[in-house]
Amino acid sequence: MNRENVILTELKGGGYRLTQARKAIIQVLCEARAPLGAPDIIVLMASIGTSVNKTTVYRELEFLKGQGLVAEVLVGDGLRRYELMPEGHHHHHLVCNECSAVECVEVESCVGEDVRQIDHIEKTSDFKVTDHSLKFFGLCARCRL
Amino acid sequence: MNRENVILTELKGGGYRLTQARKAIIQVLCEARAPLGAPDIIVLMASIGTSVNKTTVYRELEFLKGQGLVAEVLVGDGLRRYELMPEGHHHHHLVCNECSAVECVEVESCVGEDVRQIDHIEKTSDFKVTDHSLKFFGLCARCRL
DNA sequence: TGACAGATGCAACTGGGTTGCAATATAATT
DNA sequence: AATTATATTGCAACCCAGTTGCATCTGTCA
Repeated sequence: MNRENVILTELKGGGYRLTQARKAIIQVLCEARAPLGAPDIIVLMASIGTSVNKTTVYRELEFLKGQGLVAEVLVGDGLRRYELMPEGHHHHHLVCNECSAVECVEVESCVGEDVRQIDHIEKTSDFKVTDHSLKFFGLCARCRL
Repeated sequence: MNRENVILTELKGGGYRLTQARKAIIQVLCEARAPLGAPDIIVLMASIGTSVNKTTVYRELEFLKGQGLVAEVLVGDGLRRYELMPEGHHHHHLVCNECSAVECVEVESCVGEDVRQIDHIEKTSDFKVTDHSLKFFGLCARCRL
């Protein structure tokens, strides 16, 4: 069973309805190769035959995030992007300074996973670290041409 | 000579005017202990006796950023924050999930400075890395009470 | 003091995101 | 198939950070 059906089944089992909008937004997210913003999602949904109001998209994304099925990706340009919750692997993002395109990468050793350093930060800053975000900025292949 | 005067002198030398608004915004940034957003800056400027239009603040921040005197800090909540350009030391930020407060921290070894890993990323992703951003999310001291 | 160019204010606008409420559609039940 | 409960959706108005064009003002220097 593919990811899309796993998600739909999980939602149905949780007592949630499988509406047109929900199925379409999940399909769009499953087919995406990079995190998508709500405006992108609206266009993509329309392109596969399901036009929905933006409110619905925002609420659905919030819902899927709450269900732990989708992750919010904040790149800093003020647009909230979403991707399917990464399964197991810890990954980060590449953000193009020109076109804002976002790609995914995996990094060998990330400070965010170094218990000793996190511990040090928490002690010196009086801050409880629960998560981290590592992003690389630069130019994507297309914008470098 | 303190940082504030160094900046003012540098600007004057560059042929730029030392206006009330400019002096006040620089003062506010110099006195800040953490990155500030434009709305915060407007309030702080008013509190030291210089009320300015928001357009002025946005344009001034853009100007100071262009002069390399101020750095933009993107935390992901859609608000652009600004801090004096860090001198020499490479630092990162702690972002509170509750109140969005931002603090600064220094990290021992950051992937963003590991030439070997950057090289690896550029080769496997066909992306030219020019910068990076590492942020830790969690709860600040106040929100943990 | 006059004048130029840099700097500012105003007002209207953009766009992502939110909210309250009425209307609709899904899925279980009869 | 009709009924029903409520999860879900659409609409319209709204919020707020940030932007833009243009007229006006002001710091600086001659």
